[in-house]
Amino acid sequence: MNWHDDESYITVTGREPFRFEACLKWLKKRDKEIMYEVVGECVFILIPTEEGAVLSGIEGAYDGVKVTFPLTAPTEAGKAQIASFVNEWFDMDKDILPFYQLAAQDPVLKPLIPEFKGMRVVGIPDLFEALTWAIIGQQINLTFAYKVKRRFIEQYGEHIPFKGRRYWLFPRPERVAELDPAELRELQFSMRKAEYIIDIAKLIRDRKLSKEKLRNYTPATLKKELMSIRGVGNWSADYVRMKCFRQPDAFPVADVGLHNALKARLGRDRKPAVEEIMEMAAGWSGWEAYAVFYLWMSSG
DNA sequence: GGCCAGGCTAGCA
DNA sequence: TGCTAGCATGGC
Repeated sequence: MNWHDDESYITVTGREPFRFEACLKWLKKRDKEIMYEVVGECVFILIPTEEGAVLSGIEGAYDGVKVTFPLTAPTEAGKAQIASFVNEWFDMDKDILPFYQLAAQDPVLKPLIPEFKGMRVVGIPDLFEALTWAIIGQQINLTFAYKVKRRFIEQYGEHIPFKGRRYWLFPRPERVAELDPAELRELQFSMRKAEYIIDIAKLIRDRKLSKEKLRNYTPATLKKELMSIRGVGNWSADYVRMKCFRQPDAFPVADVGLHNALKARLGRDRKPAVEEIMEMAAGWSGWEAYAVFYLWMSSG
């Protein structure tokens, strides 16, 4: 990771080609998201550090981003943690040139590259948040999923107000582990999802599950490990590998958003079957996550 | 009003 | 190993 301390702000540099403006397009598209707020060309988010949560404003810089601190300035150590979060959120260290090389040979992906060049898979660095969001999003439409997520965060998260808006920290596993499924039912979680999420919170609270433990697993082992968690199937495991562990070969092939994007790009009147998608994706090998993300971005 | 939604589990053959 | 009912409700 490459970052620099400029006293009142920090800069984090991405590996070329990196363009924050392209990532910002994605952030703006998720306008029902509650964990961050886009104001103009700047995204504000509460970033957890060991010295507490720090409200941070992130905007584009020459070959990376500039991060300012509108409320309280973090210490040197805090800045390092914030730089690390930002670097991870935007997958800034990844060398994505191989993806562009294979995309140039691919009829589906090729048209997307000029439009979104420099865009990274925008991630979910926190494992509990990534798993919870994957489970909330299963088999319900995204509009409703965002409503449920909002209720969950407003009920059990903490926030800091700034300029008439609230900036949230995702509910901590220790808090969620204490809940009764009935409490989440009131927020319109299904009973199953309530159980899954509370169980995962307990696993994390009891140190049986952590990002640090899983971080160095091979892709296949990580997927197997994630799928051993109740409520996490094929799609969710790949979604979390993609958004939290940044493994570019993660391929949530059953994803309805992917199906709809392909239908639109191919001009079909129905969604392609999974088998057909697998054939189409033969050339995406190793970069399926980026292919999926660029396709998500291209539609809807 | 009916089909679909960023699927998963458990039960069955 | 492969198939499917049931989940649970909102969105459009």
